[in-house]
Amino acid sequence: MEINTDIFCGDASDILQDIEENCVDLIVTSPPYADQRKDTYGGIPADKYIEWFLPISKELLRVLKPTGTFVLNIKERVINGERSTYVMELIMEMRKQGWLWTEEFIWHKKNCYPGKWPNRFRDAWERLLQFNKTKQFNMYQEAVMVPMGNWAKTRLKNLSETDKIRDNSRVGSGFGKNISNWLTRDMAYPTNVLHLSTECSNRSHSATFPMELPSWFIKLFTKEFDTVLDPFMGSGTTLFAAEKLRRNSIGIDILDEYCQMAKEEIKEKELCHFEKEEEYAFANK
Amino acid sequence: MEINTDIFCGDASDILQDIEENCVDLIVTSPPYADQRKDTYGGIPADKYIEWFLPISKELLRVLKPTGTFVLNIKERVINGERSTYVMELIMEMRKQGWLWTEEFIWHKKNCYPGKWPNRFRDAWERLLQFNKTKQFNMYQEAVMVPMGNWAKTRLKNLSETDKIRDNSRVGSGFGKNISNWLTRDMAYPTNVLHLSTECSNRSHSATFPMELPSWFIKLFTKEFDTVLDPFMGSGTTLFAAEKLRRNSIGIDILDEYCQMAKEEIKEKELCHFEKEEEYAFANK
DNA sequence: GTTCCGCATGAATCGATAG
DNA sequence: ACTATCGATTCATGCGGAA
Repeated sequence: MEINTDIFCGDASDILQDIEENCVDLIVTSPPYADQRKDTYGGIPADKYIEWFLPISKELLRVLKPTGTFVLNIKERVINGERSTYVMELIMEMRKQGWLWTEEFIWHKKNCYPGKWPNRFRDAWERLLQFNKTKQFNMYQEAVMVPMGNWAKTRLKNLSETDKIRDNSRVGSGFGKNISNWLTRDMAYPTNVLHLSTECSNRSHSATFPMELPSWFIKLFTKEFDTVLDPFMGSGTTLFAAEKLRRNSIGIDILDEYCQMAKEEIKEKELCHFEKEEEYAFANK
Repeated sequence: MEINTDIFCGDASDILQDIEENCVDLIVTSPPYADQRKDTYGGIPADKYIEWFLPISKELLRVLKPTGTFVLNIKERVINGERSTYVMELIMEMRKQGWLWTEEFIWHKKNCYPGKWPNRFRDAWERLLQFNKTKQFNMYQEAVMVPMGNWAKTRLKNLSETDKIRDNSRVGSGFGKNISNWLTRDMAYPTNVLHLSTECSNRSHSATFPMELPSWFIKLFTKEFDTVLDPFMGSGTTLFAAEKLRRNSIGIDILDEYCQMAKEEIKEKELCHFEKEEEYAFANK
């Protein structure tokens, strides 16, 4: 089955109107934060942010399936010595639009921006707000289970090297039978705190968030061939993650430069996947 | 110099009125969280939480010194499938009272409450809201510095084993000159994410926050002989932390049972400190 | 082929300086 | 007085070149 990756260049609130309702399974996005990204996106002032965002979130509510989820990555900055309150106000306004504020995940950034000030420490976390249209949303918790604390130590060490190699080399599940049994027994469900690094100084694609972030939510809230939407695509991290996990995706960005870049990268990745599948088929012939 | 630990039994909004203004350097507290079940003992319903808390925060604003800080540990519950908004509303109302919302620290709980739900992961974080009366508050950042990321690996490994042994064996500072130089150079300021475990097996009372939590803020926002206030003392963790760090403290709790318990424990601890100081004086005679 | 060291690079924030 | 711009400060990460 084919995976579609569609990229549209333009303003999110315009483009979204051409997308039919109830067709998206997951929205993952990181819009420009207030007063930030002035050079690329013009920078939306904090006191205008809500009126700028609400028309977009209204369209997002329309295009999302009743079983779908909206994950919004955002963080308020310091203005005049205080944390700005626009994110909290946005949550309350979105609830008035009909969104359910289901959960707030924390992205704990391992490598946050450095600096020192007399009255403040470095900011090492961002919000990942989960909104839903209904309480009956899809969630595939097993897809993001994590190894338990001593999993590697207590279990894998007992395997002989040949066992490990043999089991890992099996095709299909990616793990041999023995290990997969242990997997289910010694895997735990994660929490609502994600501990990831930002991808810094990666010349090829300078992404706002690391690929693992959208990947995690895509695995958690969608299954294969579902549709993922990112209305502020940027360099396209969400779309690459979706493509890699065999989900259809729609990306929107106002900057033509980003759209071109994303289109070319997607083409490369698709080709790369195709080649790998060829090799794979050849090797297993 | 003597350390005072005062414990008052009664309703916080009443007791606080008898405390004179501008005399507290730090307020650290974890009030009872809102509870949707109105009939449970002491539980404040979520929709009444703000009107219950605002008279207290008003008094807290009065008793706090202009250079002081208020750290509020709180987390909104899930009500009817959604995160409740009363914490956000509380922040906005407190700002109207005159509080500055300076920062939001995250307490990432290493061992959070177990459980499994079909539509939600375990909640592993709580808010630590920092409020101030003015922008010129005291902050002693050096008191809470932490070792840098790869401190042990990248620096200490370059020392010969004999160097390490010789330097470690020196009395006094605990480190030899060389290492202590590196210490200061290889310590970094922390971030606004705290990664602590909850205290699980505390004999006398239900698991609240770990001693390190109030200790961290006491070290950060006060100096010796300053005054720390906890208007919802509970079993007295904040007061013990203050006493241990040689800060005066005031505790308030509505349950006589807790007040008695805290009073006895404080007495024990003070005695213990006294004995240690005697031993110390004797040993160094 | 490793391992190691140096280096640029960030969704930052404050305080001073300039219009 | 109030707003824009700039320099200083700071640290985890991954890349590239060197040993």
